[in-house]
Amino acid sequence: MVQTNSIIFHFFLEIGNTYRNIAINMGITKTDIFSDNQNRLASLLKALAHPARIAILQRIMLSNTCICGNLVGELGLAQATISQHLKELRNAGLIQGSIEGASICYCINPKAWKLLHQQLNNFMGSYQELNNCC
Amino acid sequence: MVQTNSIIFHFFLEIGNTYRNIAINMGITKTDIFSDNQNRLASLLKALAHPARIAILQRIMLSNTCICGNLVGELGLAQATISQHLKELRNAGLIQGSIEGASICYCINPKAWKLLHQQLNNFMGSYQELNNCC
DNA sequence: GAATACTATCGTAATATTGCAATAAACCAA
DNA sequence: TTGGTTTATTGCAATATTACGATAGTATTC
Repeated sequence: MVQTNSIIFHFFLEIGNTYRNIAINMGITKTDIFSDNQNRLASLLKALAHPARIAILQRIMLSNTCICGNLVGELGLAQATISQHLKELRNAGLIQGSIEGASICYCINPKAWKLLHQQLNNFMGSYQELNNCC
Repeated sequence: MVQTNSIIFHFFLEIGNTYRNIAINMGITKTDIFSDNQNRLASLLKALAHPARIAILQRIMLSNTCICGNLVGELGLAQATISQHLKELRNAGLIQGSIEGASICYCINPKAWKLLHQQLNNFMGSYQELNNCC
């Protein structure tokens, strides 16, 4: 068993008649041990990694303009849920919204989209098949 | 407020002196309202969407051969955690392992990788910038 | 056989995500 | 100003994910 050199804080808790090992940061992703690029790419992919958000993005791209609100009628999700997914895409920087009267229009953020496309091509393309392998 | 046409099962629970609305499928992704392609792509992206798994894949691609076990020493994660991440990549079909003596060697699954690369290019590339938009 | 190395699995703790109703906020129209 | 439309936020319930220690299983080596 190789020992890792990460620093984790633990404490011990007596429950009944046994001690239980408790790590402070359990359940939270350890971003500090990865590079900024790895964390950023993972974060953007996480924003994409939901069928509703993929459907939303496809819908925006297909219509080729801003989308104002029609989303709620088309997907089978509650308005609150769609608003939440839009918020995640907005926070990731993948879409941007502009106020249009009573409604808000969303469209792709061109810069972020191109950058992600490049990064993905770079990542996926860094594999070249060889046959000296399993 | 537009009414969605999805079917959700609810029941009401009396707690204290108030009723609380309980949805049966709370917390679970509604895959049934999306296409297979959308669900599959989301699922694959989910497998990629963690810095540790990106790091693992980069490590495999960089070395250009199978990777047997050295991963545990290099990333700052416990062995059990890395094994869990490898399992997710395996379940997604992105990597494949072969037994090599006492250790197991992992490498990219060429077919799955190429297909995902294509699908991603297709998805990301379906956006073309226009200026009649926000 | 005993000790060592490598991996997977189980159990557990904690956080994150998903989804919805209810409500609030902001705008438009009559 | 009142009512209707659209979006965001809050609060909550339930599931999913992340991480680790402990343990078990398998192969190698002595």
